[in-house]
Amino acid sequence: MESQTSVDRKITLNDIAAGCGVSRATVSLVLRGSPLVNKHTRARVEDELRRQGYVYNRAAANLRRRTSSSIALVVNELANPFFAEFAAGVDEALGEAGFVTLLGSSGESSSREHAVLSSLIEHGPGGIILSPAEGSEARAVLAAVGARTPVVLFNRELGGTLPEYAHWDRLMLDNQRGTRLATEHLIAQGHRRIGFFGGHDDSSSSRERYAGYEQAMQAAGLAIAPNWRVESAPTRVDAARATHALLAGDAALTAAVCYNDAVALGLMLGLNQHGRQPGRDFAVTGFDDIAEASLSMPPLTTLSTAPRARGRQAAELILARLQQPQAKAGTVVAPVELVVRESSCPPL
Amino acid sequence: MESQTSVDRKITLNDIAAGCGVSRATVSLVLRGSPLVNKHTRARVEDELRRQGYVYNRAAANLRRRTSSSIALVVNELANPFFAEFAAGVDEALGEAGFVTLLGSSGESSSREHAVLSSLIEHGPGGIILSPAEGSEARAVLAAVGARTPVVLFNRELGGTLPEYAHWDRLMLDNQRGTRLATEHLIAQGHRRIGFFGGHDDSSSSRERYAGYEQAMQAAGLAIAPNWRVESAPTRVDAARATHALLAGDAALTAAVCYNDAVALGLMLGLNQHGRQPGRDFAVTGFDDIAEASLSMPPLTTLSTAPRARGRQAAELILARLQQPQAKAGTVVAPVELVVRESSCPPL
DNA sequence: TTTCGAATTTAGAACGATTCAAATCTCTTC
DNA sequence: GAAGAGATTTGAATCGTTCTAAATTCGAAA
Repeated sequence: MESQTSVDRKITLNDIAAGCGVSRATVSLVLRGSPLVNKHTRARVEDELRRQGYVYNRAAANLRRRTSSSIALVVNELANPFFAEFAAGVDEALGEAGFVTLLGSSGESSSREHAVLSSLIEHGPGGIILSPAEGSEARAVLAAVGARTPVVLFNRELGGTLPEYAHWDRLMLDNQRGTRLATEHLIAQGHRRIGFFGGHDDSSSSRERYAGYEQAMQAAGLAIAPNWRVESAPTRVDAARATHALLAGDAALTAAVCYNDAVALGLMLGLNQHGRQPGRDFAVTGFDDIAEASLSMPPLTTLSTAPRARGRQAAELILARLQQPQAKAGTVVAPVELVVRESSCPPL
Repeated sequence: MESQTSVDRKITLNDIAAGCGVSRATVSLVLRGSPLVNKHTRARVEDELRRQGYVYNRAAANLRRRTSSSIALVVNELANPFFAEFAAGVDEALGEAGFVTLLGSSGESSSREHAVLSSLIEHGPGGIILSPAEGSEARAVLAAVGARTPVVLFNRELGGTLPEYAHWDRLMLDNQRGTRLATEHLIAQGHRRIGFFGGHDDSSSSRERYAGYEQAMQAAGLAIAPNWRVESAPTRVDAARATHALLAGDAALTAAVCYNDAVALGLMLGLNQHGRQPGRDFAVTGFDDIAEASLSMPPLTTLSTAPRARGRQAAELILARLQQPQAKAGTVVAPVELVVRESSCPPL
């Protein structure tokens, strides 16, 4: 009794039904494990399913049931280890719940984000997990995804405001507390002239992280010179490029709190190129604790955000929202933890 | 003329048709830019589409047309930067072609791989890009995905053999040449006692990489002692753990060719723990050239595989296969390039 | 005014599942 | 052996599109 590996035509419920002399409806009941069908019939149908190599067509079922079994995940850049871990966590948790992940990537461009969202939404995801690109606007995102599909925002706020009827949940990191801890640590090490490096101020996470730095500086009675703030794209290369501006702005800086780890690693690269030694004559802190942070030279002091756990959490939020579409939207702030390594040396 | 943001019911072709007094068929033609419809009618329909905030239901269209607009991507571990870059490349290229990526992750377990494939296939992807887990068998994968969905294998071969009718393309790295180059480089540096570290021999890539090492050693007239080969899972942690076995096997080894960068980084960690200094008294090479390779201490000599470009290439292969389902299956071997950094020091 | 062909539009049957209400089958029980 | 109650099974409509074949409209030529 060889199994039928029909290369030509797709096997449907009709084939199975015909194959064992029951109705399509019965086969459907068997598939979904309904207690209604007779034990004996069930066995016969299951044999036939196996014999013909049936595969369930979830799209057809979703169409009829007006449900969805997918969730879209849109991140800025998958190659950033922070987002890679996050995505891995999302996918893991969604998979366990029987959902599949539709992937999209915005490359930090709000126009690409719009295009990606518009395309993904046509595939009818049950919900969307979105880590907004820099400068992404609430109205634009709403226009792309419509009001029917729930959204969980991760990591950043959108610009502008959302109409009331859009119940969008948020999963944010405790950005401000994070950079405050990092700054306090640097101050405790003896630094006084501390810059804030990288990120763009049109992203909310960047503003929040700056606020934490500012708060710690103020609390310690330290004034911040305007040129201690240098922006850059949140990538290693652009941070390395921008290093010059930081050093040129005030050559007497002894430390910098960085927007994230990618930026911090770029800054360390840039410092080396300028003949400075990060971890010896210049202290650096990051944000995210990506895997590379512990391997860099010197190992990077940073804030651990457990991105994989955050991914799982985002998945759980969107799944919960699917259960309770009308529940009030909530914001979860995930804690961060300071991980002290050697890049945050005391001043010489 | 405010736009209708109907939160309650999904807008369908019928709504649009009714809204501007044409038939459903006409609206469908407009949507797909058919030249059949009258200019004037088209404009009227397009206005109505906008006004009602219509979103296309690709699932329904795919059902009717018996087509698919998604490709499944199954990797071992998304958090591995090599695969993250690969996935980013795949998603990029698929997106440009109007396809969406269905993500799946096997965690190097062939049973999870089977489960993930079985689940993904129900969503009806047009094709599958699979980077097999260690020990994954051709028959098992075929059973999960069936013979109707084309597959592109990346990076590793499957165990066992595939029936003829399954036209599966392959995208492989030039593994053997890669480790041969690395080994030759170490020999040129003056090393004679060189081990091969990490990976499991039930993965084809591991066997091929070992073969390249063996080939170079033989060509140089160097015998290989059996305990110069130590296996480990292809992860940093397991490699660090296995370091002991390598050093205990032969304390006089002066260099090791590693299965991949993750393993090499783990080995460097392990060496440090054993009081050895990678890049000074022990030479190490990796494979993949992940972003961390250039940042590790010391920077890692490795083989660049351009994973993002490989991702794009895999996407192109599967898209080409969709055009030509009956074409003969092919194997593409992507070149690799030796990147010499400081971890491959000469012997002391 | 008729007629013919080209240009437009449309009715209705798919696609592969689910779902209800209704039909049928099987037992008990009287 | 008929009735009634469960237990099973099923026909037909439906989800939101596409597509074929046929219907309709239109304008120009006869």
